[in-house]
Amino acid sequence: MAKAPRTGPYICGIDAALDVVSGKWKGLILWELDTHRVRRFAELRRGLPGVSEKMLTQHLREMEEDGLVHREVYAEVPPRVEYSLTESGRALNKALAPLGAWGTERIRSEGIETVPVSPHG
Amino acid sequence: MAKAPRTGPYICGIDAALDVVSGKWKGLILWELDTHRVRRFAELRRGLPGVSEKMLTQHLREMEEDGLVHREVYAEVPPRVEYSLTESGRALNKALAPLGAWGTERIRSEGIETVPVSPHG
DNA sequence: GGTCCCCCTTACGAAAAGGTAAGTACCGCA
DNA sequence: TGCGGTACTTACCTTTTCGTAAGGGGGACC
Repeated sequence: MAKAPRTGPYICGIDAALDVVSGKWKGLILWELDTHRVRRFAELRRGLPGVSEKMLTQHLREMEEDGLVHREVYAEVPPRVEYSLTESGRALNKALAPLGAWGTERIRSEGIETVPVSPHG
Repeated sequence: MAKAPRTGPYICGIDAALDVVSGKWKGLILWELDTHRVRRFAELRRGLPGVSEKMLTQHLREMEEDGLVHREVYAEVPPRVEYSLTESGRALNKALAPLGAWGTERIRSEGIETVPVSPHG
């Protein structure tokens, strides 16, 4: 339950960046938040097929501590919490784009199975 | 000991790419092989401070199965094994470059600890 | 003869990551 | 009264990952 904001020490930038995005759902969370700008907890949940509530909160908290995600709580009833990307999170997503393209090409050329759930497959 | 060449199913390209690079040393291995073109086992070992032989072979085998790394064995005594990147591995490394820049900037601005070991910090 | 180097492999165990299931507190709807 | 929806938290367990230690089958060096 990594609570310290990333300990390091790191050897190079890739090292540091991978540390921040590794986590079963973090790439997808970044993607969801980037395409939708703002998402509520249950929306993210529905957007990530198979994620448990525990993992989603856990990952969101870590990403908040890492300064990637902004969490806005509205004191309403029923509760409303909105998640969005910070400046740093958006920059990370831009940096992730070529990697995504590489992965897409790999999926295509290798004929790897995909899960056609979100519209941005 | 992931032996199947990546099961998937994946939701998007980032998902697939992160699956291939996640592993404690894979980012560094990619980096080492990219900067040096060709490296022997013991050279890689010395280049990755703290890696165990087991983890290094394990990661190299997985990356070989994933088509990122080429392994050339010379039937000599003492044995000589040379590792290099495949076309796909080089493409991955190119795709990783912006991520590395993001991480470097993050390290710089956050004042995160680093390990100054390799000359390409 | 002893020790080092090469490139691994295997067995064992700890630690981290992830999954399951239930509980919390409050509200709207029928 | 009971169910569903909101956004979690907690406890417990399994799976995966990582590390440690040892061995192995040859040379080469001293």
